Amino acid sequence: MTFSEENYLKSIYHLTAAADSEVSTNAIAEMMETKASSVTDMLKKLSEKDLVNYKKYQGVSLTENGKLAAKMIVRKHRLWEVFLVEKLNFSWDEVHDIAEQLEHIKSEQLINRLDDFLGNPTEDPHGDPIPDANGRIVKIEKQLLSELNEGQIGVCVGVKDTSSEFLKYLDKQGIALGSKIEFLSRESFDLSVKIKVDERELSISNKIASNLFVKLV
Amino acid sequence: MTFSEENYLKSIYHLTAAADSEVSTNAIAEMMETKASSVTDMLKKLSEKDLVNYKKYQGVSLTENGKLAAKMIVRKHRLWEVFLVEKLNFSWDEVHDIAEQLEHIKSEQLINRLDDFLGNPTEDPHGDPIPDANGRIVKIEKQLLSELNEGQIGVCVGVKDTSSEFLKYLDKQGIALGSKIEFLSRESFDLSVKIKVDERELSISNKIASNLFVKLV
DNA sequence: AAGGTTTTTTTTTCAAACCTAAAAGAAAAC
DNA sequence: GTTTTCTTTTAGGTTTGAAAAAAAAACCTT
Repeated sequence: MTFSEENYLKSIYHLTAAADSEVSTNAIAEMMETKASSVTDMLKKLSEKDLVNYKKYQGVSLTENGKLAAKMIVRKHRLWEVFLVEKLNFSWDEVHDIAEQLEHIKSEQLINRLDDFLGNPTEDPHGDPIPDANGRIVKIEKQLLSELNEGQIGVCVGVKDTSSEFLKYLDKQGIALGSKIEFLSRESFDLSVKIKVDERELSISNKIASNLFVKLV
Repeated sequence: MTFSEENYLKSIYHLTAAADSEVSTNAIAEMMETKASSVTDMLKKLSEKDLVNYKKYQGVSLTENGKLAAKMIVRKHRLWEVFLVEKLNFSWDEVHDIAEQLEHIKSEQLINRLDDFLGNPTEDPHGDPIPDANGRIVKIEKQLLSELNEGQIGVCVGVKDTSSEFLKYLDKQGIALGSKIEFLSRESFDLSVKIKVDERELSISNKIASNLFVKLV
């Protein structure tokens, strides 16, 4: 499997993960920053390898094979991220590009031993779940901070946007995985939200609140 | 830099490392298992990037740039090998292929942090020296077991052949880095050598003895 | 059925790596 | 010092992988 094939699989996986529905050629093209015609080419290739269910004009979905392959790539990506953060002291905003390379290393043994070495973590540094060697994923109960009601209290368990800019912003505000966040009030004018993080009161925009996952306590 | 370019650099480095001389197109072709004409193509490319000194029909050598680049690849390869053996419990005969992939990951920060994480090792699991971040190499005093005289005693500090077959043979015979080896006698008929390894007497062929590095004690 | 959108097909392009065959150069043998 | 042999380069072509522009086809909505 080439890097490109793996990247397509990964994109299709992420696009269909939420809804488990079909995804359009255009949607893939947009995510991969390429042209729809290129996507069609690749879909044919992936279809021949029985990695996607592809019917012309109907969108695509992953086959069981494809889903498993995609999960293994995600598994590798997230395990390497844990390694980079836990063992090599990278911060959570620095690991994506390196993991993007490491996820293509081919060795099942390597990744399973890495998994054990890291203590079989179930989540990566951004709170995303890590599929196990069989592709099983333990989902955690979580919701967006923006969906809380006034007075509710949660613990930060993940981020939706994993861009370096967003993560650095969170660092600056002292918000990290595990932070206790109390939803104080919502400003109806701009939908910004007042929260209390570890005894400090903060006001954050709706955009920020819509990219933070919390678990109610 | 492409994978292929990196692999050529590495090959030229290994071919010239011992003698620090020029290396022929054919020698590279043989090592890379390709045709001489393909090598010529690549040499032109590398020459344009100022990585090799290339004059037609005269053989090639690495420029300072090229030498540094090659050393950085070797550095990565050997550091990853240490990681695989020390942290992930691979044995020394299993690590080559995986390290061959990992050596192409591009991130200086990654490799320097890995270096620190591993405690800045100076040798890989086969006893080969690991260049530091500046390309400096600490050579160790060593000689082939086959060059010893009767009665001399050494400690195994490396292997010349790093093939899986050879390494497995050594495992079977209980010979590892650090083993104390006494040169007992040489059989003139087939040049085989009687040795004593940690109290056990063994007879090994000249081929074996010519692939084991020892340091006199 | 028309018009607009999306998707696919077809044809090109591009780049990297490699190959074969033939020519050129260097080295060795005579 | 010529001839032969070996090595290396050149020239031209193939393969593979990825991508794209333009045109055609299919689909959707009204």
